[in-house]
Amino acid sequence: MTSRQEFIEKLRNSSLRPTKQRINICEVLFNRDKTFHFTINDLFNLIKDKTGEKVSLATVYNTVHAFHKKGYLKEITINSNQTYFDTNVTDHHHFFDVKEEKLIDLKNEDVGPIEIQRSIPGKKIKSVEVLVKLED
Amino acid sequence: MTSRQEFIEKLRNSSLRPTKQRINICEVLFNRDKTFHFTINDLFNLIKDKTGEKVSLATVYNTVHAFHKKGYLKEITINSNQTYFDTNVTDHHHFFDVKEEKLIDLKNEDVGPIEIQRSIPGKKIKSVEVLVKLED
DNA sequence: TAGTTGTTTATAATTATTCTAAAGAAGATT
DNA sequence: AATCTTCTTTAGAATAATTATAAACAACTA
Ligand SMILES: [Mn+2]
Ligand SMILES: [Mn+2]
Ligand SMILES: [Zn+2]
Ligand SMILES: [Zn+2]
Repeated sequence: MTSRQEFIEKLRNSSLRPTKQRINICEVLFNRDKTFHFTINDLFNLIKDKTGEKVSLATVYNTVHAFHKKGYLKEITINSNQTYFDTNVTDHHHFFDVKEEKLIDLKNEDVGPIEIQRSIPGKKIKSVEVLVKLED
Repeated sequence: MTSRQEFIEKLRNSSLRPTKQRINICEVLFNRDKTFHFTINDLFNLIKDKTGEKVSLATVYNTVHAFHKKGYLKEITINSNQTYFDTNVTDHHHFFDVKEEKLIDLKNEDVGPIEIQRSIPGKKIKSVEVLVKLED
């Protein structure tokens, strides 16, 4: 159970005022035990369902992007027409169930260390991500 | 140097009639030494530049999708608003230069074998892809 | 409380992609 | 080669995710 105070802190850290709408967004995003993988549309609908209050799509986009920028959300690379986000901001990899269009966390120890044996002059590695696509 | 006959064969294999437009598309796609990573828009512009003839965007989309379906092109997972394709259809990984928005092939031996130590009941692995993002 | 600054929202704009349907080209049949 | 059928091309419309706009509104500050 995450407290309202923590939401307000996260919002303040992201240079956002703690409004009713944003607290509702936080309620859906952060008040959970397990990692939450979602699209903006998922989130938009869940806010209505879980809090009974509607938040405009623009506010959902804006707030998610602010949290992403601050590092409270991770953006996931998927071959799809939609952008996914993840409340698990640690470095980790994913399964992607192509049929269900669902992401599943893969712990780093489930993949093992990945050594990139090649470098590009003038560039440094920002991230190394593995995506494992699943089929039936 | 790839011959016109090979283009026609690829088209026929993809259940496409060898039209002037499609041959032009093949010219840009397959008449090259090195791997070609592109977006539909890249390709659309290159056709005009290289052949002097314009092909409609719809035809570019349709032809690329037919080649992708047939396995003559690979679709690349990138966190971006655009879909990338690759003339290298073998299993391989990528660098993505975030600033330049360019893909670079990573040979499998540059990454090493990846063992996924976890399975999901009822699902099997379709692909394992590594994306290494580069920054300056 | 009043003033300032930041926020929400409906709606419009943008952009990549797909769809549509009419005109044209390719392949088959004579 | 002329004709017929089927597939293709194309401009433009439709769709869908995302971003921008700007007026009404709420949070914060003095
Ligand atoms: Mn973002
Ligand atoms: Mn495709
Ligand atoms: Zn995750
Ligand atoms: Zn490649």
